[in-house]
Amino acid sequence: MASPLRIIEIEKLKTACSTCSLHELCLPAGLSGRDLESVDRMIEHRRSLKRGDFLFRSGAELHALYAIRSGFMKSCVLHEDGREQVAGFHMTGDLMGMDAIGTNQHLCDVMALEDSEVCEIPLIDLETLSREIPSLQQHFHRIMSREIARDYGVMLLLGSMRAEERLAVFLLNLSQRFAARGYSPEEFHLRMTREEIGSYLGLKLETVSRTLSHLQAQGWITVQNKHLRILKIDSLRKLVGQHNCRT
Amino acid sequence: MASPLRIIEIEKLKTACSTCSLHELCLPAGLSGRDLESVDRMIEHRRSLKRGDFLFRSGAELHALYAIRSGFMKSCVLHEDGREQVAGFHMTGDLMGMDAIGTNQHLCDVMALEDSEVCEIPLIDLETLSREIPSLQQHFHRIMSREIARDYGVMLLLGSMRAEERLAVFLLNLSQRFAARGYSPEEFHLRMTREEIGSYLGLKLETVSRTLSHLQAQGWITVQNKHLRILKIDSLRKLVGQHNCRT
DNA sequence: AGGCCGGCTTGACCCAGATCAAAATGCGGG
DNA sequence: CCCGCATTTTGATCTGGGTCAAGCCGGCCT
Repeated sequence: MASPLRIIEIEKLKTACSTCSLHELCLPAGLSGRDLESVDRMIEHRRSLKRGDFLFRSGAELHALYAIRSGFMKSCVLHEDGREQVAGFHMTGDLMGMDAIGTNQHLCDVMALEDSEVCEIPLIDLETLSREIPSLQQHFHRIMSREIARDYGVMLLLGSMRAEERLAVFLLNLSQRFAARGYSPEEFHLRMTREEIGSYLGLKLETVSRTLSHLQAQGWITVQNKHLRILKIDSLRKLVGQHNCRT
Repeated sequence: MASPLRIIEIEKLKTACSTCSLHELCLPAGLSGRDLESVDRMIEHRRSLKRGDFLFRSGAELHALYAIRSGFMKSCVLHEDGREQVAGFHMTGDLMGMDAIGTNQHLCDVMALEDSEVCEIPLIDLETLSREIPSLQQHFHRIMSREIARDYGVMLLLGSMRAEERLAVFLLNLSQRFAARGYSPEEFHLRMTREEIGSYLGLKLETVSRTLSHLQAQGWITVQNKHLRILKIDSLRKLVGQHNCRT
């Protein structure tokens, strides 16, 4: 093959997990040395997405799993009649596409909410490699399991919390995830619209807006457009822990 | 070890996947011959549960995954304040406990809704064996993935469907799962209370009762206590496909 | 610099489903 | 077979959040 080697090298370097600041958060967490290099080799492509681009659409065949290297994305489940429900927001280090392994078809749309880059992880390679590297295997299982656990949390939220609690849970969750990535837990940028928040939380956008205003009136947060600051994180936490709501 | 060999043999026989009528539905689906025997050996114990018994409680350490050999169970996520949300109903062949792999702690309670038997699958052994048997590995990943996919469906239901649709989805899902197990898809026994149905669907028990009555008045189903019969499955399906509801 | 357009806020009103209440039914245990 | 309790049904009323509507804001394009 007379391919331009140097370019390939550069491409590899750019996508190398071993030089990626996320590798403790992402799939190769806990690996090092030769194992980390093996994971490196598995990731052949990186994809850049502009805001509004789809990473994949519902119904598309599963080619690979995707890890977010930078950016912010949402996934939406579609109802046949056109209704859509945001199933999750994804940030740096998150792994996406696991819902498709069962059927080999994606069952949600994933869209970039800001310019993003993702690493493509061919499922075949991941499965082969995790047969060789037990700690990779374990970690992959843990990631899938955590997705299930997260989903249970969302069910609890959608099934039995009132609007204010839902918002509080949502903000606390974002805060905690930003913190885990080294950003401020009390001040951040909401990358999604009120409508997308509402869809995720099972509320209308007007309710999201009203509820944010109300939390602000309490002095617990400030919101200005997409800029959010948490002033009293304990009050938010207390709100969530309370059973002031439909039993 | 001077252990009573014969009893162990009998025990093994009883739990053997190779003689279990479920093995096409359960974890060893698609395996045969030596591989199936390997899975057999992995399952050391079977546990019997009476109605009302817990298989495990939230917070308990993960010992094993569990496959239902017979019976019917529910899993509940708990909110710190005591609220609980039914996260799923499980029947023959279903695998449970996957939510705990991430943290090594169960995060839901699983309770038998009728006398049940489960096969214990030590996670360690499953991981070891799936390194050796690629098709087992693949199948395990597919099972976890399908759990994620199921959860997305529940989110869609909880986030954007009206009461009548939720019930219809619920009944159609049960129907389809009974059919897959060789039971009648149009006539079955509801093993859970109205309250448990309500909790799963994000509704109050009164609403469940009223909505069932209403579906009956339409002539689409009959309900008498826990005995349910679907009369017009197409009408139910149409109901679900419709967008007569909160956008 | 101005205008447009998508996103956000706020108000007024409404309704699906929650809540409260009471009666009916079924079922397990003695 | 009967008692007592849990579950279910049904009715009446209430309310959180949905719906509709109007106006506002801010960023982007020309």
